[in-house]
Amino acid sequence: MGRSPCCEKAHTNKGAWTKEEDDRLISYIRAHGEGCWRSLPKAAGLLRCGKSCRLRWINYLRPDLKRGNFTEEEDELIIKLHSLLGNKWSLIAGRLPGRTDNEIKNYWNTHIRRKLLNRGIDPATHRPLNEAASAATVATVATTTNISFGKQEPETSSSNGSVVKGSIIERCPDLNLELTISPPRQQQPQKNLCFVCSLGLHNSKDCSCNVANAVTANSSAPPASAAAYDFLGLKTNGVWDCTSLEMK
DNA sequence: AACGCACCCAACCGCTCGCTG
DNA sequence: ACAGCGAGCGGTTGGGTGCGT
Repeated sequence: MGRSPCCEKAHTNKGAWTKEEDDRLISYIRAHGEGCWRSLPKAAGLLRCGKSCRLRWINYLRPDLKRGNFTEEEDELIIKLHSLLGNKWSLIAGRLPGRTDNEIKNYWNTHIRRKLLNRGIDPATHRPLNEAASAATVATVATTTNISFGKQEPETSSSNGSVVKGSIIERCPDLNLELTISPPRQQQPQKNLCFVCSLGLHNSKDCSCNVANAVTANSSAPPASAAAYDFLGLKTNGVWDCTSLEMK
């Protein structure tokens, strides 16, 4: 069938953005907000493809971007998320505030891949490079972080249409990653969780934000705010709801 | 100083998805 | 049900930079 080009390529700039173009894009989005990228370049007086504008804004100009090096915690979280989600960079980025999918993708390809290879782990499969040790699982990754997850009983049947749990559980037997399809959840006020709590380890002695107390104090009837955070920091009622993998 | 190489990362490209008429 | 379109995603590319020789 073929698609019409997203813009008039003959009259668009390509390559690196100039300061002036950045300023135009920033001021336009400040005034009008994001959206309708196709018409934005013309409206903003930019000789750029809408796609290019979107990418520039999302990956470089957004005010909430966290510039600078990745922390060790971010490293490990990326590794862990990648072992579960694969190359779903946007989903991974959704769990790393201030980071973009492109940034994480680049960081993965340049730093983390090598880091895993140095650890003897295949970055693609998260299994030991020496497949003779294939009985060992992705848990290998967890052990490198000195974080242990509470054993949660994975369900063996999928009566509610949950998806792809099996393979993940096989690779991460100590994780409860049941996926369900459900209506969008209501946004809960976000607490400032320490990294340990963001991994769902509220009872850990390493918790520095005292969420653990709030959670355990009312353990007989878990309050909404204590409705368990899975290890990805996703709020959950014991099931992993992929709708909460909020996109950028 | 000059050159070559490796690395990094911003940007591009092509595809898929989801919405709309 | 289908086609067209815009938005978004992931893979790839290429220019810039740093480092070693």
